[in-house]
Amino acid sequence: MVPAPHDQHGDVRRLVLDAAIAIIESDGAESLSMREVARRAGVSHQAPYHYFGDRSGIFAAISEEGFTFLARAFRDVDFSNTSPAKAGFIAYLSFARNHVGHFRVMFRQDICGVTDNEGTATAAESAFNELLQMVARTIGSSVDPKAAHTFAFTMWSQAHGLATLVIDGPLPQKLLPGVSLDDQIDAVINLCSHMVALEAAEMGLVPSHS
Amino acid sequence: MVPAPHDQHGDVRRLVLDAAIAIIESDGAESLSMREVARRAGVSHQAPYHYFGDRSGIFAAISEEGFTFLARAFRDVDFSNTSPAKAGFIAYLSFARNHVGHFRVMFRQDICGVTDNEGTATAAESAFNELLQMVARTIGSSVDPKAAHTFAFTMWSQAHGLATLVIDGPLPQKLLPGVSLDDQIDAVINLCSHMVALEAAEMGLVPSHS
DNA sequence: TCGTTGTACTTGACATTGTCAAGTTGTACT
DNA sequence: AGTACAACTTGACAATGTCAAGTACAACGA
Repeated sequence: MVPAPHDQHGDVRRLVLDAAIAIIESDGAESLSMREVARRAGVSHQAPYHYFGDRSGIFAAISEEGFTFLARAFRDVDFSNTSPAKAGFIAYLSFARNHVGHFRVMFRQDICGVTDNEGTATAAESAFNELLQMVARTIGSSVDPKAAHTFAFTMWSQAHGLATLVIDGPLPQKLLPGVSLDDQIDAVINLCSHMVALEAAEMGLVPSHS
Repeated sequence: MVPAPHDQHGDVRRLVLDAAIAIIESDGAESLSMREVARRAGVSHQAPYHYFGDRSGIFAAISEEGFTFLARAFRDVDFSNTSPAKAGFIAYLSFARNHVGHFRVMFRQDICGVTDNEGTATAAESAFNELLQMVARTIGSSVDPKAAHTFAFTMWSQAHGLATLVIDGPLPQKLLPGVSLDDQIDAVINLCSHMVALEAAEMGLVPSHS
């Protein structure tokens, strides 16, 4: 194969990464083949190894990017119109649905341990910290860390479960006739947000949204 | 290889299935190799194909068994001591943690579509119906089906998200020091159940547990 | 009793995969 | 000019999923 000249440094790395993300998005993480990635990026079958070491190295890189995106999505949430909880749920779901390739990899310790790669670990850390801040906005920052953590895990579970069931699970096949997937997701998010608000109210906290 | 005589009909099929489940439980679904399965079951590398057709056939069979187990777990729940919601959460979590091999496959449309296999589809259907009944026990059976469905998806998301984050996700690495995984799971389940109860109460329903 | 049919496997072969090893090419610095 | 290093490349190998073609044996009708 004739080595194609690339415009700038890092071009190939980005090409490889995007090819991998596209494959995962359309066929799932197991169908990711190093050689197919290389083929789509238009490079030799060993070029990906140069940048990522091995197959799990690619997953780690995608995971890192995903957590970075997620942290930013949390940070950029606009809290002016909705409750922090609802805004958080919406942000999580739209991140997951807009970055299926990343999402399918990020939470899979089996194919890409968060602890394996330093960059992935710190990116995940920062996303989790954003989540904790979101929780603080919902239940206040005066509650003890143990309760705050439990609240964070609970909201995370809700959002994550919904996203997972929508993207890889059988939820879209269980819809009532006449209810679109988008509408059903909205309804679930509304119910979740409402329950969170009730809980926060019962904890003696004033809801912080207008 | 000398063909080993087997005790009874279906022996090999079971052996193959159990070997596959064990591999998935310890190494994840992607690391499942047909030939490794055959090796562990002590048969030729083509024996699994005789029973399951191809790799995804094994996943479908595991998925079907998983949904059957889950439906039974729901059916066998003891509602006498706790609220239906909490009992459901506990049942879901203990199913997932006791059948990791099944759980890792059941909700993955990408490696084993529920619709691909008839048996899997009906097993999944029956598990979902049990879930709907559980919801009916929580919010009553008089609410309209749309709201009931939304409630079911919500509780399913909560339970599923928690299970997923615990089994394959990074949740165990985010625990506060001094809090065990089991305790944290209990705390999240208690919070979820409490929020569900608050919601049900606000909907004007008497909680049905003692 | 003989052939047929079917099930439950087996061995053999092939393209494809992940990955190790060993080039090759160009650029930057001494 | 020489050296070092990054950014790739080609080549090889064992292992994998799967197709094709056996083999062994039980059941069954003629």
